Amino acid sequence: EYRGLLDIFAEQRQHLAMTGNHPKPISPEKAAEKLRAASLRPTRQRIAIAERLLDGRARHVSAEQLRDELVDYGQPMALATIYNCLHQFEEAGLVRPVHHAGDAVLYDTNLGDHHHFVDVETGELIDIDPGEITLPVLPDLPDGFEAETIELTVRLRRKS
Amino acid sequence: EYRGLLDIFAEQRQHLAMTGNHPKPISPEKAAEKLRAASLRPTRQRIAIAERLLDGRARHVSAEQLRDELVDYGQPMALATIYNCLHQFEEAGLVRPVHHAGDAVLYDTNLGDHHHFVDVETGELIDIDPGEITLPVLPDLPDGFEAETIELTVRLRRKS
DNA sequence: TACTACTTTAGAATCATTCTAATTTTCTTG
DNA sequence: CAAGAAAATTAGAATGATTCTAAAGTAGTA
Repeated sequence: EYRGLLDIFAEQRQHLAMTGNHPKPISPEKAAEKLRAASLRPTRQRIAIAERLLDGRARHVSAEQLRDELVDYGQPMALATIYNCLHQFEEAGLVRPVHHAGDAVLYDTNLGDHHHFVDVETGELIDIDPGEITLPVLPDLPDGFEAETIELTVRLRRKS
Repeated sequence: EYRGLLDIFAEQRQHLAMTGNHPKPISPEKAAEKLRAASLRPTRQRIAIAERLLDGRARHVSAEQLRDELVDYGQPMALATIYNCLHQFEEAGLVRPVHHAGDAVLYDTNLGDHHHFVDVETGELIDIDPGEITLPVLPDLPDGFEAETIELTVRLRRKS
């Protein structure tokens, strides 16, 4: 049977989850507070999204995945709203987009320095713990520019 | 006036171009030969594309850019053909896709180890010379997978 | 030359994402 | 608490890159 990246790293993630740094899901009240702190009006929709995405877990979700999750949670909303919110969250620095995977952009709730494995076949994406990797020395940047993000992506393919 | 990455690095590239390793554009005959070597039938369309992309220059082109270029060159062809060919070239290891920029996938004719600057605003993409960068030490890969590509992407934004 | 498999192609279809214009909600102020 | 202005949400249309389809053309081969 096929074991994807997510399976293979399930234990590892579980381990990480137990070593702390993984707060419980937040309440609507805390979600609203985070939104206010980010100068975003705490609307019903934004609160619902914040509850799921800003609970401290490191995740990668696409807009569509998030919509399904919100439906399951009893908080369906327009896909356009989800896109709007994700963009606002992004501008507020609450999530960051990862453009590497397949077709859809994934939003990463892990804001710390880290990099990614990508399963080329499935588009699945797994964080590489920053401690596991030696950061490269960067080349000179072109004048007038500053580095916004530095991403290392290791694309993986299952051995044949 | 706005100076994009391409402007800023124009001299640098020119310098690189003069330091060798930049063969002249290839003839249709040589293009056909490269195609045969890659087990691809040397059709008119594939030859035209190979002439432009396999001339040794390091480039990043989207399907649409390539189409425009082919029109200018007097070899217009269906966009579907261009996509087909790019995929075949990719499988044959003649080009490699870069998924980092904006919406469209760019095909990179530089097959050597190297990394990219991306101008976040324009999607422009510039090679980082491999000599300029210290390659990171990679973390353990998940079992059953092998690394296909390792890409470092430095996203740049112009200073405000 | 004739055949068979591979290619090209125009246009339709798809998929993620963005836009539009109208409706609803929030926050403030009276 | 009522009322209005500004901000958000929404359904559905629009966009843009890419893929698919099925029909017509071309290449290598016997």
